[in-house]
Amino acid sequence: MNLRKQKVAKKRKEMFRSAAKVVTNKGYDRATMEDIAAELLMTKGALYYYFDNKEDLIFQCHDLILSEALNEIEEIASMDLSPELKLEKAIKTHIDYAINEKEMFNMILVPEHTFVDDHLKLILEKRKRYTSVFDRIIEEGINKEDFKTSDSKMIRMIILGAMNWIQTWYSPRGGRSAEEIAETYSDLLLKLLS
Amino acid sequence: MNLRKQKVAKKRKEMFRSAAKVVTNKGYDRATMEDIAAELLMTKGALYYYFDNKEDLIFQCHDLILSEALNEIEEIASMDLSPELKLEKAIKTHIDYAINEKEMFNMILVPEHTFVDDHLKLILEKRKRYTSVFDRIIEEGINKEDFKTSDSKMIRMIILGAMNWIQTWYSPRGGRSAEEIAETYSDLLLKLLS
Amino acid sequence: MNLRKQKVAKKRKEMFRSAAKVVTNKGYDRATMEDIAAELLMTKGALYYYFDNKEDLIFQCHDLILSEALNEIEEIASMDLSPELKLEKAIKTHIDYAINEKEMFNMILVPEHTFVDDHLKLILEKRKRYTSVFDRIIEEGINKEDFKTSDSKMIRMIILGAMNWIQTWYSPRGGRSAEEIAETYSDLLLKLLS
Amino acid sequence: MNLRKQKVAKKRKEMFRSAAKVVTNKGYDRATMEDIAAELLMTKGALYYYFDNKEDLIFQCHDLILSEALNEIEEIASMDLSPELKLEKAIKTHIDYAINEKEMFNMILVPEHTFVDDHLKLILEKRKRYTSVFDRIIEEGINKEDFKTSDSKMIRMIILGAMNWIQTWYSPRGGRSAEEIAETYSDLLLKLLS
DNA sequence: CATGAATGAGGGTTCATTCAT
DNA sequence: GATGAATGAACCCTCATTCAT
Repeated sequence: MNLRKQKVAKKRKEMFRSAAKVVTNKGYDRATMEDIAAELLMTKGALYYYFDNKEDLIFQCHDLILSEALNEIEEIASMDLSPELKLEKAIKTHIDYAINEKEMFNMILVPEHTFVDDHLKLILEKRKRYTSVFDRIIEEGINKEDFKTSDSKMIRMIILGAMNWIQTWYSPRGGRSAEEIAETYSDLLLKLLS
Repeated sequence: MNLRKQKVAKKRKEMFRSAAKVVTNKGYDRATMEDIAAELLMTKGALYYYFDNKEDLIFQCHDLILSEALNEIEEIASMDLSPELKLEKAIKTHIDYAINEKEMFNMILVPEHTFVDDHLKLILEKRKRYTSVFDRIIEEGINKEDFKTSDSKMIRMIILGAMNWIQTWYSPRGGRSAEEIAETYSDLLLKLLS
Repeated sequence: MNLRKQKVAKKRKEMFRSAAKVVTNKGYDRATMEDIAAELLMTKGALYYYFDNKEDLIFQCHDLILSEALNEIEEIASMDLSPELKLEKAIKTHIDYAINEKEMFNMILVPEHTFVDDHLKLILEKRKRYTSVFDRIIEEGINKEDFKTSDSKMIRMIILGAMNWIQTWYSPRGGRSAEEIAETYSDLLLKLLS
Repeated sequence: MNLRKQKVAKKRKEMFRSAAKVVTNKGYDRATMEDIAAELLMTKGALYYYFDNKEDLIFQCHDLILSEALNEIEEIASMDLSPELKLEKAIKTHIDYAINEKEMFNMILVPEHTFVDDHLKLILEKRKRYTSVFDRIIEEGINKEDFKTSDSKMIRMIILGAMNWIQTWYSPRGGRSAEEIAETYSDLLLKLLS
């Protein structure tokens, strides 16, 4: 049934969100399957119908958000825009995730403390693909002489570091909206390339 | 005995280092007291001779490195230098910690996942003092019209975020020395203020 | 399910009995959760499905037997009987518990060695209610001039002390049945009031 | 050295008293060697110079008080007095211990929760000797037809139970002095034999 | 599909005991 | 004689996981 599959897919997304919420609040190890189930008004046992085990649940969760973000960022990279505009768009998209998907985003920041072996490897590869998109955009700008820098990796790491830090201090009740922050950051960070 | 006290103090530092190492590698929750003890060629029980419990051990560890860094950074802020030079020095010092005290540094990045209640409060207060030193230097530069920016907090957060991210990618076997990185970062980050 | 609840209630009673047995034999501190679980042919972990922790298990156990005995004794006090007959009945009931619920009874004798704070307070309050029933009966007898004594509290404490000591020496293989003992005790103890 | 031995003996008595104090307050299992040492302003290790181990310490403590009480009670039994006066004296002596050596006394009430095997056997034998002194006095009274009862054991157990219960409620800040209590108890308990 | 119940492995912590100094 | 330090066994408790119903 297509309808059924859609329903299941929707349910899984709900589960991801709840899982992310709990994991972000408590950390992976302190978040129990019971906590996650309770957030979903389910019993612990029911989760095992949908997922093999805790790591599997969180891994899929992790993978989903990463894949989504990767898609968006790759789409931006392939647009017919100037490197500067691409980078601006990429920065704003990243910050949008950092703020508006705070829970998911927060959860994936340090995968080394959650996963080992294969899962970790898969996650790290996808992250590498993600960061390499930024590298490509920056190098494109360097080639076109839009950007002036001798060290694209360093710049990329500054940019990502600065953005990933946002979720440690951002609060919706703070004085700045997500858009303002994205605007300010992209303005400032692009300065690094001029 | 003063000699005895010195010995104990030295031993405690060793313990801090080992604890930080294990916690950084595995995360607070996965690092067992046994792991930490093994790293020190001790038994688990011996740790409890020196510390009340796991949280106490890690908290003291946490507090030590934070206090040290705070002292250094405050000393820089009180020097008789131009804001630009102060900021440069502060950035280089911070990066020096991030790289050369990687284990300690890494451990303290997200205290929310380790501590709760009083310990967390104490840590967060000290962190606030740390970040406010950066704010002061930046504002000093703005007042002297050495720096051009309308939003010192934002700049500070970009700077700290960029620096704190270093430990996620730095490796001593990478192509760049700690000094090079510090140099590059301070050059680039100061651009944000020009 | 009402049926399920009944089952659970029954199981809990079983657990109380086993817990009391082990605690009486070994004392609270030496009785391990594993001991109690083994007595029930369960694993340790299963106990934690029903009770929050060891103290909780023993407290509930404690509270149950105390409440039951209190109910019986209060019922006797409210009967339409002479104080003498009431006291006789109360004594016999108490001794019946002391002997036939030896394990439960024994466990609750010195709550100070088991509980602290709130739990202890609750237990002590209920015990006070229990002893005050005896006081009421005795005072009723004094008022009706059935009993001759100037110090009802002292009498009550002698009576309770004498009865509570039974479980230190009673053995089902001894020469006296529970009924004989109860008979003898009530005869003798009532002498104190004549 | 006789002087030295005396000193040591005195020290040991001090230790017994401290140990009894701690054990009475916390119970045998909750009283740690450290607690006892702290009470004596010693370190834990030093206790092991005087005693083989915890059980040994408490056993000796136990044995001392029991032997003392036994001596006193046996002396009374061998006096040239009427059984009635002997029993009165014995009761008063026992109550004096119960109240004025509350800590020691309390500790020895339920040896089954402290000792096992040989130590327990020794204690129980000495207790048997103690109770048999009461039996002897009562039987003497029966033979001389001073006392009227058919069941001396039962009487003895009532008497001892009543007296041993005193320490659960006695407080120096209560309204009755030790002497008053002893007086009242001996009056009342002797009634059981008339 | 979902639940209640149970398991078992593992971690934090305590503490009697030992021992070099 | 005494101390600081260390050990190791045992205990309470948690929780991912399983499974009968």
